[in-house]
Amino acid sequence: MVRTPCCRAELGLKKGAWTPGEDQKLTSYVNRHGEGGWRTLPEKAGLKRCGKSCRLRWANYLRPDIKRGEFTEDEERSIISLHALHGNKWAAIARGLPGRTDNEIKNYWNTHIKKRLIKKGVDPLTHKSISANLQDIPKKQDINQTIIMSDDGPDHSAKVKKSARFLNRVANRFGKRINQSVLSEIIGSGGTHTTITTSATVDSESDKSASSSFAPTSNLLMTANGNATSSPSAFSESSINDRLMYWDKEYNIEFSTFLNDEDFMVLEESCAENNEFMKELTRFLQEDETDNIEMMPVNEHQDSFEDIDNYFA
DNA sequence: AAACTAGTCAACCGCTAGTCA
DNA sequence: GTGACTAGCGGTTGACTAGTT
Repeated sequence: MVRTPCCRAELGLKKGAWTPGEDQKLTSYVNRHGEGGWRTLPEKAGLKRCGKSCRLRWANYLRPDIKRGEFTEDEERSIISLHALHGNKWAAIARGLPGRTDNEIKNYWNTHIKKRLIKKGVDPLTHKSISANLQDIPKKQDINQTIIMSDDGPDHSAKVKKSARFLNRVANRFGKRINQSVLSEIIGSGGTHTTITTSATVDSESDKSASSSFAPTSNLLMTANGNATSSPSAFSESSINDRLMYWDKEYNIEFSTFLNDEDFMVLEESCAENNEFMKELTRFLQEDETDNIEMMPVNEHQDSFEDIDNYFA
């Protein structure tokens, strides 16, 4: 199917900034006939604009219920908390702020809030603090597997590399399918002496998109701060709270089920999918056992697979 | 005063989902 | 089931402005 372009230059349609006269025509037409029928509206209203342009002008500027001017502190707080919940879903955020448009909020986020959060040491994508390690992310040619270690010697280094390789496999396999922060939290932290930064190969395109998008990527970064319990758990009343799904006994690396409130919301939206994800992750871990990494699959652990199913059901 | 730079934001573009004939 | 069309969304662009050199 070949789609006819919305705004064809050869039709003499105007682009760029709207004049007061055009605004007047559009406003009076919509006031008389109501919103909708944007495709035919320009002709009926006597405008040399495409319908899409008219809809946008109305929605973002001319609508009478639009609140203009500076964002208040309350509004800013709302944007931040809604962004933590929805990510870059500007329309969803705008629904929580009457009188503000998605475009306005998006611009305000990109020009004000984002910078302020970075200044405060908060990652605007994940809303978590930016650790010193993350500020020092290696160049892409070096990040396929990078291990930042404490001075525990070469033996420990080799052990950690094995686990990092495993984590890297998980990242490669699952990173594109679920929210990155969710995946990071599911897999959890490393041992108390080890900080692992592991990633799937990142090409230039995903580099670019990662800078402006909350979308899941195959680039998984895990920082082991040895303080997994600092993550607020949305499952505090759950009987399986604080349990470990996997435990790399030899290297004392834990793969935990800690989730924070935001992640819980994400999971809540797609429980079935995540249930499947957990099953697949378990199979994947079992396969990995053949690589001599001592893992305890969930169905052999004291936490039964059923528990995990119930968890996400 | 002129040139340059950085910030802001309205508008555009490409894409997708939903609806209807 | 298919194609045409509409509405809406998120990312990007570019014109404008203010500040700096």
